[in-house]
Amino acid sequence: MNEIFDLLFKKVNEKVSLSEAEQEICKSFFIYKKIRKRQYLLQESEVCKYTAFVVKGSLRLYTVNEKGAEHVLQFALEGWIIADLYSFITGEPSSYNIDALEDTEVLLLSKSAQEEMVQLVPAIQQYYYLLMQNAYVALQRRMTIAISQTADEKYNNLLATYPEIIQRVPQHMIASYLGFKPETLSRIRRKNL
Amino acid sequence: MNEIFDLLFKKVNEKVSLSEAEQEICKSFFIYKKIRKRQYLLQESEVCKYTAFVVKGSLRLYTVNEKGAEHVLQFALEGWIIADLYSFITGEPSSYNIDALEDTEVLLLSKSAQEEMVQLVPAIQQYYYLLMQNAYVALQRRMTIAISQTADEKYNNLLATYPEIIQRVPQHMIASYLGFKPETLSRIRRKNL
DNA sequence: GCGTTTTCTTGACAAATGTCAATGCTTTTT
DNA sequence: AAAAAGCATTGACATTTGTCAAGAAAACGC
Repeated sequence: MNEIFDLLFKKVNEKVSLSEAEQEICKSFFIYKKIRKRQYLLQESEVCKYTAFVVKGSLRLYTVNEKGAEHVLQFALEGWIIADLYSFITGEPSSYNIDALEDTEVLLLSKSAQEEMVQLVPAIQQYYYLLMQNAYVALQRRMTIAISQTADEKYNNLLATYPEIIQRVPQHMIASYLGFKPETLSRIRRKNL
Repeated sequence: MNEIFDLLFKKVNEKVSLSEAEQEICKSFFIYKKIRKRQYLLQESEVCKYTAFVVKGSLRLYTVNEKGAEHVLQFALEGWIIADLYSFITGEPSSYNIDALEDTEVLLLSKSAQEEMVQLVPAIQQYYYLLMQNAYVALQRRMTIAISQTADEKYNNLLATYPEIIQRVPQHMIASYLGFKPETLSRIRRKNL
């Protein structure tokens, strides 16, 4: 079962070059885990101890407010990484939840494991820096859309940028991710036929 | 005029430790620049060649859409860094503008200068990584607010988190930053007296 | 200081989005 | 296969936010 790491190193090698030996070292730091649909990877008030690289399946990061309303902050499909970075960095309890939208397989990496790995394989530090940069740029783009576009435009933008999310994620979660209500999304879809 | 670098190294030393010698090396890579109020640091369709550390004054990063409407994506006060990171990284023309809200002083750092500096002073790499992480976490928090709160809540949140922005930035820019119209902000302020 | 420009406020009205409730359709569970 | 739970759609109506236009206040430039 070594193809578990195939996608991970494919992604890593798009940004930096790792030798076979280095790859073997890295492998030892990850924890492979299967999660069933609807199962939590992180629950509010827990500390986020791991970042999760998605090997197969999909997950969401979301908050639940006082009134019980959920707000999806991020989705993660195959090849993406998901975590509450704030809690992961600071060690403080998370105010987010992460759960699986389908049966899912992830590679977990703790903070200490990442630090050791970076010591042994310095090139991987660069990978994480670039990853962080990309994540920031992508989030900045999403923020631009959030403050400047209508519900209709936001949806069509997502459709154009990440069609796979639209296909695989329930509509009420997509509405939540975009910042409006499921009924609004339903009406947008009807209008755009 | 060496106090130009005081704030920069104060910020850096909050995260990593640099010797006097290392600090001297770093200084040589920055370009000190004064900008008058309303002057551009970056204009749409130019490549963003520098990140700018704000020594004094304030700036904004914003887009202008087809209809001429401005949308402010970021403010930067003293001690903050501002740039269109996407253009900076990729070398592609920017779709953003940066201009000064007051007479402002900045320390510019080009991509190549940053790369050389990191070679000579490796600790600074760690600083930039942590900076990136913090920026991401802050933006994620802002995104959560953007998708889950009303105009009123967004404003009060900003007021609680960054009161200095509210004090120093014109209201119509704050409204733009929060994703609604100046008239709406005006009404929120009246109601909350 | 004085005129000019920019910014802020207000009101009346329009448009977008939210709320609530009912219904039918899927998917999951047993 | 039946029952239950979750999800999407729709309509009527409420609320929030945007638009436009006018005037007042503040900041700026000379």
